[in-house]
Amino acid sequence: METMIDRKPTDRRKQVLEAASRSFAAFGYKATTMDQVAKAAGVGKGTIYTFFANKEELFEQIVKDLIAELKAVAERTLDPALPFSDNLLGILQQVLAYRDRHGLVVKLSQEVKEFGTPMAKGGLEAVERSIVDYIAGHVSDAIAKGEVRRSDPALTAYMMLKMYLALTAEGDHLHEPLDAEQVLAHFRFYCLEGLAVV
Amino acid sequence: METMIDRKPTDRRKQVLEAASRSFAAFGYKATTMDQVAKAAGVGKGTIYTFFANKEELFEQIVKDLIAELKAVAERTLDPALPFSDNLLGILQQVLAYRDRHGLVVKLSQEVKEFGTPMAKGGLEAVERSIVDYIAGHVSDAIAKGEVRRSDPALTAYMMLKMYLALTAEGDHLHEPLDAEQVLAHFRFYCLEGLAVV
Amino acid sequence: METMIDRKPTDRRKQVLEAASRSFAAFGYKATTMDQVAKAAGVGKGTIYTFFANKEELFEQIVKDLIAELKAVAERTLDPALPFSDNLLGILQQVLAYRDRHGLVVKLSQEVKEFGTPMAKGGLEAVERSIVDYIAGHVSDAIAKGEVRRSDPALTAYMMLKMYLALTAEGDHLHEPLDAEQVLAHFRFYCLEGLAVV
Amino acid sequence: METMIDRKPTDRRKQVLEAASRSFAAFGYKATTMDQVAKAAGVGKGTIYTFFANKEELFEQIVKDLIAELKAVAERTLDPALPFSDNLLGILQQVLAYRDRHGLVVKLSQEVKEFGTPMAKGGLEAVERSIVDYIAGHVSDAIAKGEVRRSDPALTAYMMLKMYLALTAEGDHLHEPLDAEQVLAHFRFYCLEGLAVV
DNA sequence: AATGAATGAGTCTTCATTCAT
DNA sequence: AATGAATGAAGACTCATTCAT
Repeated sequence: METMIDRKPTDRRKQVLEAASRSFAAFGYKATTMDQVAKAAGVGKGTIYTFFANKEELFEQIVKDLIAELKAVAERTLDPALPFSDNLLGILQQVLAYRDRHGLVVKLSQEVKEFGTPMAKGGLEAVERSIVDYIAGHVSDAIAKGEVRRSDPALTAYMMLKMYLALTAEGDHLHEPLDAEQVLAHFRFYCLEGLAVV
Repeated sequence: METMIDRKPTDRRKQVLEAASRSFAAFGYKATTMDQVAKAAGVGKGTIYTFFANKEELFEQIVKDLIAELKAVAERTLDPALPFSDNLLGILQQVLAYRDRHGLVVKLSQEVKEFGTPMAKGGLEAVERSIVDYIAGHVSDAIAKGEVRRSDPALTAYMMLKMYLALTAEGDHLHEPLDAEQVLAHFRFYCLEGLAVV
Repeated sequence: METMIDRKPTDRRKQVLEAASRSFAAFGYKATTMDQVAKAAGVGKGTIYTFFANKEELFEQIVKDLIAELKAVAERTLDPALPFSDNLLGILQQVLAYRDRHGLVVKLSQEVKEFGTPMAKGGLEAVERSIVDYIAGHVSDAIAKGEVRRSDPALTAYMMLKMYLALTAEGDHLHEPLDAEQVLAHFRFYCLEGLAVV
Repeated sequence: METMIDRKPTDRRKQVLEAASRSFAAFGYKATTMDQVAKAAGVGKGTIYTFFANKEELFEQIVKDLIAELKAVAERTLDPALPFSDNLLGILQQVLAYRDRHGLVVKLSQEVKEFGTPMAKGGLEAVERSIVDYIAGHVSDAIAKGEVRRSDPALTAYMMLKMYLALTAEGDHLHEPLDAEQVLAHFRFYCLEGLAVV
């Protein structure tokens, strides 16, 4: 009688993660209820708690997975033979392909300082810090190679992330959603070239 | 004997606004409880409701005040005789002076997309939209005068705001807090000049 | 400078009683707020508390006054020379003239069992009991004189009150509001004559 | 070991309805707190909300059930072959059998006009209107058949209900509680025969 | 004496978490 | 192992009452 549905047992964990990911992205952390997640995942509410001790842990797992995935994408794309800006834009291009899947989560993690005490203050910044550290390493190299102007690599990496997030943000209706190509072009314009007339 | 406390009776509304402002900035909208605000303001819970019909209205008032204040600062500082970048940096400089008072709120309003149905959908974006519109107008002028490179004024204004907020953000411990002078210098560097070696 | 309003100081207590009376009748006990009463009476909220220790006491006073007023009306109208049914209808006629002023309160006192523990359980029934006792006395006499059929005077009095209240009730939209004359006619029909075909 | 408690899981909804019914009858709508109901029903407060969206809906359900039950009783008892007064008294007799179970609720619905805006204005009168309409239909027939004196059927039905409620009321300690037989006898006396000596 | 701003106990309602099945 | 009915702590909001002016 289980044959009718016939899901491999290990499916359930992934289903939960994906449903939760979508919910967090769409409604935010607090506004997402465990009922919602269970319903969306097509599992019982109790099932979630067999995988994750609580809501917070579920959220953290999503964030952790995201970091790993982003790193993997970056590593896969990076070509040491190419100049920094090519690599940077190349990676952005790859990441943008995933935008539908986790772009919103990136945005969420950026936007949500919205957490009670339980959700450890800096906990969320794990994502950003991890990304920034990663980029900063490459910025350092690029500076050393004279490929970009001299600057604080950490701060520059941070500004890059913010600009990327600003351009890809779909939530605020402050600007039209940009397609991948536009994001790349504008990123190059604002981040690399600058506004000043030469 | 009253001299120790000695608050003008009309203080209370302001006390509430300031305590709420701090709380919203520190914990976000949802995570801020009215009890908290009352305690922080040193007033009874009911007192808040004599001034504001509900939590949402309290929040909106803070946002509204902020917009007004920012506009006032900008108008006061703007000198049509000066070139765009000077005005831009001048205004930033002025606004930065207020950072302690409401910088956090700016950040909050940017970060909190975290609202259920009650908090009118785009309602919060009022702040950003208002600021962006304002800047966009001046960007337009600057482009017309050839003071900056040709670009979509709205998008450029939006990116400027995001960069400014990124640099002044104190919440994320992703970079050391910068003092006013540093913010200005970095803003010039990242926003106007760009990273690319010339 | 007080001359502009120029109310005799003793006015205030009566103003409060009347405003409260109207409010209780219109909205019920719980749904009537002290703010409402104060506003309607044109006095400060605190003023109410100089006359009445609390909301309950205010209500009780209204009830007490009402009883007294009803008794006075009855006494004034009663003519021992007339037969019972004439007196009964005569008194009803008098009381009906006051309907605008306190008819609603009578109804309220009947309808509102709606009281927390504070409002002593049977406390409200004071009105009804007082009225019933009064009528019962006269029913007794009437029975003794053979003017009405033999019955339990208390129960008959009680039923009379209920019928009267049912006919004068304006709150339920179960029947069209009846004018004084109609009330009298119907009271005679239902209470004295009965439905049965003879 | 479970035998002592041994409740079928589905019991809970009914437990809540019954506890609420008792509480509403005893204390009224406003004075009944959800905590009280939960405690009285022996369930958690949240449990109530799994069955009823809110307090108002809980109340409405009780009222609705009551109407349905009363109608069912009436239909079951009605015998078109019998004269009106027999049917009327027969139905009363049946309804009286229910008195112990929810007679108080009937009374409540009659007494509580005590509702702010939330509780839909005439919403509560649904019970009475429903009952009155039902009786009125039968009164019409009875008049047509010459079984009772000519009168406005709606008003007569309304008066009958009020008299019935007055006689069965247990809340007011204005008269001794009557047993079923007494209620019937008195109803016949006051409603059908009238007080006047023939 | 009169006021009304201030108060906080008490309400309804939500939702993360548990546990019997 | 999976479930979802049950729970109660916590939050927004109301309003009778107090008290400084």
